[in-house]
Parts: sequence; structure tokens; C-alpha cells
Amino acid sequence: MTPTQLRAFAAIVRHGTVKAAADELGISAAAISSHTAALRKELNDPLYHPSSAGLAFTPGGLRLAARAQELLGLQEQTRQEVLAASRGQRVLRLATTSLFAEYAAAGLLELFKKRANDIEVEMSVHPSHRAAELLSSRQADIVISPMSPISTHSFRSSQFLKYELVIVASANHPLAKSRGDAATLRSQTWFLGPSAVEERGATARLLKRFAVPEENQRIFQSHAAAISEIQTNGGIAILPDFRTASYLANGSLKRISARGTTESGVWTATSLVSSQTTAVAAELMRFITTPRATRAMLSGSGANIRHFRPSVHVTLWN
Amino acid sequence: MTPTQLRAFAAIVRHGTVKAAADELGISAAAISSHTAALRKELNDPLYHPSSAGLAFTPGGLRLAARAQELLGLQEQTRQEVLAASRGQRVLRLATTSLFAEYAAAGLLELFKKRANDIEVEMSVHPSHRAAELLSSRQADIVISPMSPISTHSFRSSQFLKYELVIVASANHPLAKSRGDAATLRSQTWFLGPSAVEERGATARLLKRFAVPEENQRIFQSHAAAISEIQTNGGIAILPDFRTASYLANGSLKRISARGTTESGVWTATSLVSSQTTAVAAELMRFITTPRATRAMLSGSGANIRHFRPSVHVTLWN
DNA sequence: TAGTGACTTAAGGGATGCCTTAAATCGCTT
DNA sequence: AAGCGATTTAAGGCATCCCTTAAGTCACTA
Repeated sequence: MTPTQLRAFAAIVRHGTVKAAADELGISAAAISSHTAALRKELNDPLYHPSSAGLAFTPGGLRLAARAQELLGLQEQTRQEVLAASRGQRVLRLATTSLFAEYAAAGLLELFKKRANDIEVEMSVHPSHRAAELLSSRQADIVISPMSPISTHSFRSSQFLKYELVIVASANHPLAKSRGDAATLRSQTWFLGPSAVEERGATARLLKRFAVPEENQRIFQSHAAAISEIQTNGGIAILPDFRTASYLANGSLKRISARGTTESGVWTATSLVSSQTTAVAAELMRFITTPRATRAMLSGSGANIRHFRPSVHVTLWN
Repeated sequence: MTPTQLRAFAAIVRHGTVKAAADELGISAAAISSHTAALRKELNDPLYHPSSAGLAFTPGGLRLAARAQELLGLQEQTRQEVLAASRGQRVLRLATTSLFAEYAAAGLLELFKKRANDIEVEMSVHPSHRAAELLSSRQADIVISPMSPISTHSFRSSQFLKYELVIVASANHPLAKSRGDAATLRSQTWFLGPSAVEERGATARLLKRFAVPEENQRIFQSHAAAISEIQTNGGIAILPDFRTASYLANGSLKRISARGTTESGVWTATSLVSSQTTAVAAELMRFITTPRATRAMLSGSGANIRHFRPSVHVTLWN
């Protein structure tokens, strides 16, 4: 699966014929075909075959078509990023869990970016058990997740923000008035964000404590979407305490208080030791524990236009 | 930038020394070094150099480190996907705009997946101008976006859902009571979702019509997050009409009605012509226009646990 | 100052990649 | 049934890749 082979296959896909692909790349049709042959052998799939209406791709061929383009694009992007980096463009790659990304990251990053105006920040969401792997393979400069700090000869951690998850319901929910017991809570429909997919972490502990059956869990693309659902559909949801104030103040949500309806966690930032990490990452490690940073995370914010590129990708399977 | 070179470099990054990388791959240190030399030449960057505390990577080297791992991972994933496809695993790749992904996709896909239980669905969000490119390069089987249907010899479109964007504010917002004029609306803070980043489309038309200055626009990671902000922070937001009913009913939001505060669009599904597309895609093209599908999109839903893998990636730059 | 350990460069051989032309195969058309 | 257009296979030449061993460079240390 060399780049040349992928380029040839991608050209076939784009043009629909081998000949046109050969013309585009300026080589003979036979050369294209031999690249295909190599791919067919490696992947053990015919990929496509001629038919009356042009080429007919096999399911495997269609999968490869999609990914080939992606692989080549990623390679080109890599080239440009390395070039940009050598020209002095500084990048910070931040990996976080979904709850932090949604409720605390925006405020932190907005403030941090003001301090170093030429910096580019990339934030991606991962399950917390990948933290060490992401750092040591250098896929992220800093990982923020709710784990106990790991201190080895290669990692450096600092805890910077405590939070509590609480259970909330809409103001007119029956449970908002009477204290509910565990069985009642378990039988509710729980409207959850992506953090419910994680197997560890505070959300998972809450779900486990109440033994919420899977059929009572509905998961949404964002925590905000889940909260929005309970305001109209009944049911209950989980929210960090520092984001409840405004809802409680304007009366749109009520907090459910029963035994064990809160669960606390501490967000921890981890990076490689300073000799192995970037200057920007070390700077954020220092900054993240300052009171200003804490205030920014707790208050949150939205980004300004033109400087914000979100990317969403969702997979549903069986 | 061949796979072999990337593997060698990734091993150096993981282990921190050339020798250890050579041992892992079972080749000599000189071989590793020659791979590095090739990369250095191609990318025109030294990538790293020896230092007292192990290897010190250049900024470009760190960028490459991150991407090399990703490239290799994507390649391996491709291999497995092609294999799975040849075993009969069926996949539908759906590309949509951000508004559809958040407000209509969940209900549609949940229902569609019930009809064909072994199917895997991948949904990704893209700007609508990439529709044709995504289809013809086979990166997506179906594109859903608010465009006028394109009908050529290679594409097939059908419009399936009309929607209207309306402007909303929290119930206690001053504008909720009095009719506002354009100047008043323009001076509000607009809390927006990712759709505001697009240069065309209904959201962009609304922002343009009121000439909302950029400093009044705050963009959030999801439309739901933006809506949640206006309930406590004042300001106004944009919402599809079919999602307003529940908010209006429980009084948490009010619709702002002034001249030009609505903008309509039609979501259109586009695929390659049936001879060029997959059976699953053709099936969704038929299904999407049925009344059941319409109802499902308008009512929406969340996915069941274990069958839902969201992925978030956000870039902030200057 | 010589030694040591780690990385890089040089040289060389075997294997593979990539492209060409030429021939073969296959499906469709006249 | 022959012709035609398109794809594939075969054969061969040239370049490149990939690995090895051996020598060179450099920083640190005894």
C-alpha cells in the first residue's frame, strides 16, 4: 500500500476508467493496472471489475477508495505542517475527555491564546485510558483527563480543577419536588452526553452506582443536547456542578438530591517531562493552575468566528 | 514518505533512541538512520538531533511524529475495513452539514438502522460546497446539504425536508416582548453553532442580512450549547423551526419576530447514480423521502449505548 | 587525552518498485 | 464471427529502496 499505488487507485476512482487515470498521471494504462494488481494481492480483494456501465467496484474497493483519498490528504497535510513548523508556526495539541472539551476547554483556550497570539491549538477528544499512549507517541502535547496524576521519569502531571457531577431534571419533573430513592432514579430515562460511552470516569461511576440499565440510557452528540432534551422530554441528566448555577438561577433545571447523586473528579493535566515537551506545552502546564485560568474554565465562552474549525464524526454500528 | 520510513521514525519517537527503535524493528541502527535521512531530505527539516537528555526533536519533527502515527493507524484501519467489507459487512458513509447532523440525523439513522440490522453508519460533517467532491471521490455515499438538487449524468438528488431557521431569545429577553428592528438585532450578541462557520447556507444568509459584525458572533461547539447559553446570558440564537415547539411550549425560549427573521432551506440528499452507488445508499435515498423518515427526523432521538462512537476535533488558529 | 557510546555517512549487494512495450483476454458491437 | 475498445498479464530495463558492514563524527567521561 504505497503512496504511488494509492494515488493510482484514487485516480481510477475519480475518473471511472483506467485509461483516464493513466492520462491524468501521465503513465501508461498498464502501469496503473500493475499498481492495482499489487493492491489486489495485498488486500486480497478484486477491488473492481469492468462492467457494461464503466467499472463496478466491490464493497472492499469502495472502502479503499474512500480511505485512499484520506491517506493521501493526510500525507500532504503532514508535509505542510512540518514546513509550517520549521518556519516557526507553533502548535499545541491538546487531548481531553469529552466533558472537559465541552464545558471547560473553550474558556481556557481562549484566554491562553490571547497570551501567545501566533499559536495554533488543536483539541481532540479521546477516552482517558489512552492518555499515556497519546503522550508517549507524541500525538498530543498535553492530555487533560480526570485521573490521578501519574509521576514517572517521563511524565509530569498536575491537578488543577475539582468538579462534581450532579443529577438534574427539568423544573416540572416529579423528582424535582420529592426526594427519590435509587430505584426511582434507575427507572428514569437518562439523557447523556458522549462521556457516558467511557468505561471509567465519574459518569460511568454514577451510572454504575445506580445500575442504570442500558435501555434507559440515551446518548447524544453533546452534553448540551442531552440537557436540552430533559427540559422538554422529562428524564434526568448529568451536569458538572459549576455549570448548574445559571440553570438553577433561572429555574429551568432542578437538582435531584438523593443518596449518592453526586460524584466528584479532579481534572489533571499531563505532559512529558519538560526536557521532552515543547515550550508551548510547558507554558500551558504552568498557566493552567493559575486563578485566572480557573476562572476562565468555570465561566466558559465561545470562540470568535474565522478562528474556529470544528469537526464532527460519528459512527453507529451494531 | 513511505510507510517504512514512517514506521522507523515513529519507533524512534516512541523509544527516544535510534538504537532501541532499531531493536524493535529488528534492523540495524544504520538502516533506521538512513530512513531518517530520506525523511529529512524530503521534508527539508532535521527532525531531531542528539542532545544530552536523549534526542531533541525540532518543531517539525514533533509534527511529523504525531502524524506518522496517525498515517500508519489509518493505513492499518483501511486494511481491516477492506477485509470486513469483503466478508459482507455493509457500511454507509453519510456526509452532512452541521445543522442536519445535530438536529435531524439521529432520528433518521436510528430508524434506518433498524431496517437493516447489520449495517454500520459513519456520519461526518463537512461544508456544503464539498458535496460534489466527496461523492465523486467516493469519500461519502450520500451527501445531505441544503442545496438545490444537482442532476447530471453522474449525480442524483432528491429534496426531502423543508425547514425554516428562526431567531430565538430567552423568555426574559427585552426583545421577546417588543418587536425589534434590524439595528437592534444587529447589536445583539449572537450565540451560534458550527453552521455559522459556513460561508453559504441559511445561517450565513441570516447573518448577512442583518450584517451582524464578527465581534457580536460567538461560536460554540454545538448548536445546543449556543441555545443553552442564551437562556442565561441574554443574546439571541438561531434554531430550526421544527425544534422550537418544545422550547416555546415550556416557555424557556421566545421567538423574535421582526422583518426578515426567518430564512428557509431545503435539505437535499445526493448520491451517485444508482449504477455507481451501493445498495445501502440507494436504499437510504428511497427511505429518506418517506413519511416515517420525515417524522423521525423531526422528532429526533439519541442513540443507544455501545453503538455510538462520537469523535470531536477542534482547531483554533489566528 | 584517549576511550566510549550513540548517531550518521559511505559503499555495496540483493530485492523490489515503477514504467515501458507487446501480447492476451474479455465483453460488446457491427 | 470478426472487429473494437478496454483492461490485464508478461517481460524486461532502469532506478530506487532497504538492509548490511565499516568507517566517520561528535559529545561526554574517565
